[in-house]
Amino acid sequence: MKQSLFPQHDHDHSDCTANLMKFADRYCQQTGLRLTKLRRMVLEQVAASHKAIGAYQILDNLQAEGHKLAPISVYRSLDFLQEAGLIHRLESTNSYFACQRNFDEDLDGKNKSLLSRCSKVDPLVFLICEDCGTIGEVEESSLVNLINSVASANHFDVERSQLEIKGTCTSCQNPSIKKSKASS
Amino acid sequence: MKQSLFPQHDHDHSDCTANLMKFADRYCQQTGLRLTKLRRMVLEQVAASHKAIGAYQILDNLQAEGHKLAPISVYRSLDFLQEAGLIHRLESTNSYFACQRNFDEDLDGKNKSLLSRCSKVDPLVFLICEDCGTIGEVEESSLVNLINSVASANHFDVERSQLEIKGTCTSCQNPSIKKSKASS
DNA sequence: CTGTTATATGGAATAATGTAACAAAAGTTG
DNA sequence: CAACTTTTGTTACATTATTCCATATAACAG
Repeated sequence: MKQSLFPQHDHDHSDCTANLMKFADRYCQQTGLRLTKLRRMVLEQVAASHKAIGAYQILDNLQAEGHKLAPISVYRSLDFLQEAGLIHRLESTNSYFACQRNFDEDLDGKNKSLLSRCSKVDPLVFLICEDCGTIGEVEESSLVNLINSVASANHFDVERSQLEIKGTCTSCQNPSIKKSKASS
Repeated sequence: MKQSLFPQHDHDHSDCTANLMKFADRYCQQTGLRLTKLRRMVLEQVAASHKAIGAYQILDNLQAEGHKLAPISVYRSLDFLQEAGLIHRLESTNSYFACQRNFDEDLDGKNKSLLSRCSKVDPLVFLICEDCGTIGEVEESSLVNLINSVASANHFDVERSQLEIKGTCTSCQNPSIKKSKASS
């Protein structure tokens, strides 16, 4: 049984990171994508929380770890990771966060639907807490119908879409549970 | 009877501009908002087409008209216009376009629902043609249900949302009709 | 109308975000 | 190894947006 898709402040995030990295390694190996050292480091930065992180914050963090890097390198890695479907970009804040879907399920199944996930046309919904910065990601299949309906009514040929919803997450509605503020 | 909400390449845009400016004047007068000379000039730039325009393009255009302006002035006007609901911001391209809803209806009615339009919580859908840059804006009431459903399932308190759909508009699917490319 | 306050704009500098162009290094393949 | 493709490094620069402080204009009370 699953709890809310929206990550809680007090969850054990090391699991999330470990699962994501494990998945990324396997996913890239199976698809022939090259998760290089640089790309993996960038992914680790993005996966470090459920908040969105900016390219220059990633740059700063990696430089602080002693790596000599230019902005363009970070952007290139982010492009790769986004293309691979491992991370998403929040358009409204120029920042990136790790894809949160399916990891639990996929990890122990052999590789069911492994190659078909994280498609660009997935009807993704991002719930963005403006208080703590945490992001919840939901794949909402009914959104497809809505999009197709609007598009066909206007003879529009859809390539991709993104629904960003801003507001306040549960934990931030209950300030007693709150632990950390958005820091972007 | 109305044709497609998505603006066609061959429509008479002077009507759109005139209607929008007329509406803006009346709307601001009625609501007490101050549509100053600067703000009006910026709005005219944004309303000059159904494509999204960037802040620095507006700046260039106005400077070319002989106005001495700094970026910050344009941004301040854009903020005002957005707050007023007269323009929208495309998050994915850092650009702005004029709100396209309701003008025809409102202009000849006395002022029905004039003060309640362009609310931040309107379930707006933006159809963005990646070929010509034209933007179609639709208010899709069924989106409210979807958003509320996703939000309540995750105990999320919604403040506002935006759905950006990218693809190709009718005219650009029929290249024979095509007139101008996106220039952003 | 005058002084007071709030609101709007001007002006300079700079911050934050993102990319171009080309060279070097590392991986892939025959 | 040699030729090729892909990735990364390096430098410079382009684009987008904001901070800070001064000035100007509008709104309003007395």
